Amino acid sequence: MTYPWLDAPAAQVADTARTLLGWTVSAGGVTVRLTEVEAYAGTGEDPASHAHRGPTPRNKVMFGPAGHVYVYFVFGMHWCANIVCGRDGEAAAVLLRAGEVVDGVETARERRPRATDRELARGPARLVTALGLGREANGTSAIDGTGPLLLTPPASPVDPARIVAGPRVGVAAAHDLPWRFWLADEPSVSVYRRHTPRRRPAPAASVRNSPA
DNA sequence: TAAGGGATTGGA
DNA sequence: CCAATCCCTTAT
Repeated sequence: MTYPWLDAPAAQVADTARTLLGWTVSAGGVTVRLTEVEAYAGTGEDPASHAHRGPTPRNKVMFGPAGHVYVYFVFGMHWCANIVCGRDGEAAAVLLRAGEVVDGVETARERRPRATDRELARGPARLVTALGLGREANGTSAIDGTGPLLLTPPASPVDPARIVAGPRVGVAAAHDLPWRFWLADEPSVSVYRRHTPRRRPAPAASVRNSPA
């Protein structure tokens, strides 16, 4: 299976992200209908993108074929998943930010026991947890059935009038770029949070107390 | 080799 | 609001 719009030039990754709304992703016995996504461009085009400064061991999957899964690890504990977009060699990707669990709800509840149903996949790391994914999904295909994740077209197309755009969540750069897309009136869409700069650790006492 | 910081989340 | 927690990136 292949979807031409996934392979569209990286410059159109925002359109690709919008197209993904309403599609479902299935893994580990759970199916999620995507209600919120974010677009990230490739090298040199988007300071918030992991691929901004060129290929590295972490982001190399982004430079590979469209339709593959780019999984990354953040804050020492969370995994998040993207669908790679663009032509081969380009490095655009769409972050799967949130969705509604439409099948396998009981399995998702087991994976996130403390979550209410609307919060099972409300957030990129929550979504990955609900699907039972992790590092092993990195670099696998989401469109040919060979990997743990399978991307499937929506039963009924999304009404474009329901798509809302705004700034991406938690990014330190390119605040002004409205590359987060979500469906209006969906309870599974996550709450906007601005990037919070990390507090510096307190200076060592020996340094702080040394005479000036 | 060391240090800084992060496309987040859950709990005060 | 803040801590958790570790991997990757960048700079010595």
